[in-house]
Amino acid sequence: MGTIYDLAKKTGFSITTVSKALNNYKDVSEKTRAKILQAAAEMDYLPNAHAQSLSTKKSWAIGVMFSEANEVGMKHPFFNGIIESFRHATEEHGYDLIFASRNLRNRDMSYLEHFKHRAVDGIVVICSDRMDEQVQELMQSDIPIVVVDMDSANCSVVYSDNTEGARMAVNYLYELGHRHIAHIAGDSSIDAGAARVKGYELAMHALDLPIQPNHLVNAGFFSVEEGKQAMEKLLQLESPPTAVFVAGDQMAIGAIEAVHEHGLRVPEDISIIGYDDIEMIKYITPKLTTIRQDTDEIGEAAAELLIEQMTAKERRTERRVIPVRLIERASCAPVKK
Amino acid sequence: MGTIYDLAKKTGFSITTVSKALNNYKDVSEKTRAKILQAAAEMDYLPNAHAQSLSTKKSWAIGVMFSEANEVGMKHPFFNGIIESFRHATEEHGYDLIFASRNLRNRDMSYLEHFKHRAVDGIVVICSDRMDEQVQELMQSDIPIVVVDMDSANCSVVYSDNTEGARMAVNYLYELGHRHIAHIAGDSSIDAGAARVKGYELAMHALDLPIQPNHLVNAGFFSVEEGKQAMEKLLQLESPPTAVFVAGDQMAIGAIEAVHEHGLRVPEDISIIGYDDIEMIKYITPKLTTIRQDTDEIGEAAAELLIEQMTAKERRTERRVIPVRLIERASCAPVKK
DNA sequence: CAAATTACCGAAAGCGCTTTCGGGAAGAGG
DNA sequence: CCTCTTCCCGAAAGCGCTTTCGGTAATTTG
Repeated sequence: MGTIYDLAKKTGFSITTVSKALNNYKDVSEKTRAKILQAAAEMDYLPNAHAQSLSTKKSWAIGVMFSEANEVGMKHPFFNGIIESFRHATEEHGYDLIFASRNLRNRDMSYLEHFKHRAVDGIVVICSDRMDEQVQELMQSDIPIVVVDMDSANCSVVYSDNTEGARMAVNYLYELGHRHIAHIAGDSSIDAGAARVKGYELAMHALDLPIQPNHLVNAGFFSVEEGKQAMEKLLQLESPPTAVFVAGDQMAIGAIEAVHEHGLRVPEDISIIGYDDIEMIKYITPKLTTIRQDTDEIGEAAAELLIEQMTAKERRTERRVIPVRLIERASCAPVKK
Repeated sequence: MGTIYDLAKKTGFSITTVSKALNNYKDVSEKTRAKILQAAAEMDYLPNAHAQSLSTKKSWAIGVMFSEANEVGMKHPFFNGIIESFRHATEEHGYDLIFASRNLRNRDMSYLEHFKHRAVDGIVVICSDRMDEQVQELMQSDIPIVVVDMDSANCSVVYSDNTEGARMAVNYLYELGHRHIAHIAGDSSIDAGAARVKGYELAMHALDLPIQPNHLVNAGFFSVEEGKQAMEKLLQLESPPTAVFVAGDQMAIGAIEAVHEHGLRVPEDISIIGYDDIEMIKYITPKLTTIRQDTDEIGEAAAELLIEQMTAKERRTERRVIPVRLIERASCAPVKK
């Protein structure tokens, strides 16, 4: 491959001139630039990124901290859509993504430390656990950062309009004639969970519908199993709801399972609406009606907010709320008389 | 954060000694090492990875080339399990993963070029398209590499035992009494697709079952839609099969849809067995019986093969075939009399 | 034609770290 | 007491690149 020195020797110019030619400085004549570029092509020269970063203090790398909960990582059916879109968006600007290990040659260190070590230009955190110490540490650092699916006053964030989404879900069920609408909620320690609860409450209130305390059940951390258990609680009630808004698609899948196991049908006996619009719900029975979060747009927005900071080389804090939309499929029906 | 120079100044030793203390050289006394380490902790010093790489010619980074087909990327339901496991395994050895863009400051370049530019220690390619030029280029380079889900004579590879898996599927259906077993296949340009066809043929032959030509249908590139279309062809036949082995779970989902749309039932009217065991098939109706590929083990094996090469700093070529296993669920039943 | 620009190029320092090699001090051996 | 090791430490070169600052040669200006 060769270095800039080889190129200098080969062309007879100094390394200074070579470097300048390569970087489009204007104080090098067209003729010599051409020679140098051609020589570079011939020996297929590539600049060494480490040397460049060392000297320019810019690494063209973005550190990503990804949800570690439940060992899912990149298998997370919602987050992986976001990171994919984020990747595309940043790629176009020439940035690479680096997934850091928290292990530096046997000494373990935090994400922040690792990112500093790698001298990334910015950080994206896609993770819903705001209590995570590592996340906190990242948010308090002075490296450009964007946080997805979480709110925060002192760094740039992007998330979808969760309260509005919850509202849409409730209103939709209302229009189908439902008056006993339950909510299987995500834990309030997670922003998205809390916001959807709030949206549910607001909507119910606006519709003048009372919220029965046992119709609002916390199902924890969005897993299928937790959704199933929550639904079982609802089904055991004396006056079970006729419809339920579930705060996540995976939980909704569990909920449907529970309904089926009780010998009831969705949506004939009970309507269910989910949240997220993950891939698989198009293939379950019945196809799940849900509130879609636009992962593409979330990823792009996150990229935009981060790139802005990285080029300005300063931390900023902007909030971007992405609209959601109801996807009507087959898991909701008009209430039975 | 500070550099090694600051540490030297602070402790009064030379940068040489500081560096040695940090790197556990034995020609520095315990006393001075302790002083230096403490000072480092106080100013929470972190070595600059770029400087280190520049000087040691080791970057502790692995370049990953991920399937780009169909714009799925990290959303790929099978590959993302592999990369996740690979990530865990390499992390423990101190390596970071870097997802390279093919765009270097507006000049676009190949993956190989980008990886050379970044001076990665090794490369993992998780991609099933062996005809991809970029993949070819990577395989021919001299950087340590491991390829997943593809075979090759001149670089380390890991994939699951596809022919054996196909065989297991066919035998299973046979034991259920089926004699008219069709195969919805993946394209032969993809190794996994070809191997499964081969396994299907071998098994049929061993069982003395004739293969009706129109019972072997190429469904292309493993999508739901293609699986659906393939199944429709089978259903239109004069003598449709009683069971079908589908080369991928997503295609199997499509196949089931087709069956349902024809007013038939799975498995009562027709048995279907898939391949992969992706997450979602536990939640569809009926739950899909399938051949499970062990993504955890594939990822770990890939990590192992790559790390070996990287520490030896030389390319090697080893093949690792991971066993598969039949997961019995609800989409297959004994043949109707 | 002298003076003032302009165009082009290179020396050198610096980015933060590793590693070879040599040298002084202290201890061991005779 | 002298020599030979052993133990610690530091000078310096090098990794590959960028960028400032001058300096010459060519060109323009009056």
